[in-house]
Amino acid sequence: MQEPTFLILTALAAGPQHGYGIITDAGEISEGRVRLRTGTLYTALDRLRGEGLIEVDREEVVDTRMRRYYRITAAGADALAAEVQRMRRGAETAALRLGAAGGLA
Amino acid sequence: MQEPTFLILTALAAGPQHGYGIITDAGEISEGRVRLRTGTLYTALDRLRGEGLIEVDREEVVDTRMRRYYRITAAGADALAAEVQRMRRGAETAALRLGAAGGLA
DNA sequence: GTACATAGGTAGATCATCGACATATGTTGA
DNA sequence: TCAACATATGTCGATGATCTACCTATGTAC
Repeated sequence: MQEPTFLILTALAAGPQHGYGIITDAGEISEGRVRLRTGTLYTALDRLRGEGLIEVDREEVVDTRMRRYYRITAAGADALAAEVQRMRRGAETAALRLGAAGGLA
Repeated sequence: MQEPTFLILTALAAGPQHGYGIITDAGEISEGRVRLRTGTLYTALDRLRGEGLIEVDREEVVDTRMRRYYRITAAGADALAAEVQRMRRGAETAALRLGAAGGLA
């Protein structure tokens, strides 16, 4: 799972959101580091829908502007939880090895 | 940074290793989950060398078989440490959001 | 003598992301 | 008034990292 995908799922883990909201949320989650591109976002949303990790929650029209809300599925939450485990273990292992090498150098 | 790249840098963080050794090490680091392909490994090693994150440590000939050892550079260790921070924070944020959503459902 | 482990590598395909563009409305400021 | 920016959705072609499949070569196990 790459970072944009991770940020999209994490954004939706807090509750349903529409595309543009995901972009701003992903910026906050990554502490301003990542600005999701619309090309990345909307193709990723289609892909994740196809994989069953997210689904359309509802569609609203606010001031003539359409908003399509997405929500994370149980499968999506499982995939994200698995990714969290992978990241935690990977980070620990890498930190240990970096620390050992730095400590001996 | 994608997982194969992360595994290669983490494998080298413990000390210099040759290509085949990185493959077996990456398998252990990922707890058997990831088996690096040679196509991925050797193109990634070339790329990482070009980026200055790793460099050739030495070349040995053991029983007529060539072994090329790679080592992580200071820039590579910095990049890996930054990735570790990113993973830790990302995992925490995602876990919080998953936990909050699950707890309220 | 066949299969597997060790050791290196290339070439083409796939797939996610990126960059640029397109469309439309509301708001802010010169 | 009009230019720039925020909101909101999307497409298309290029890039880049990985994957699949293939190749060479030796040593060991069955």
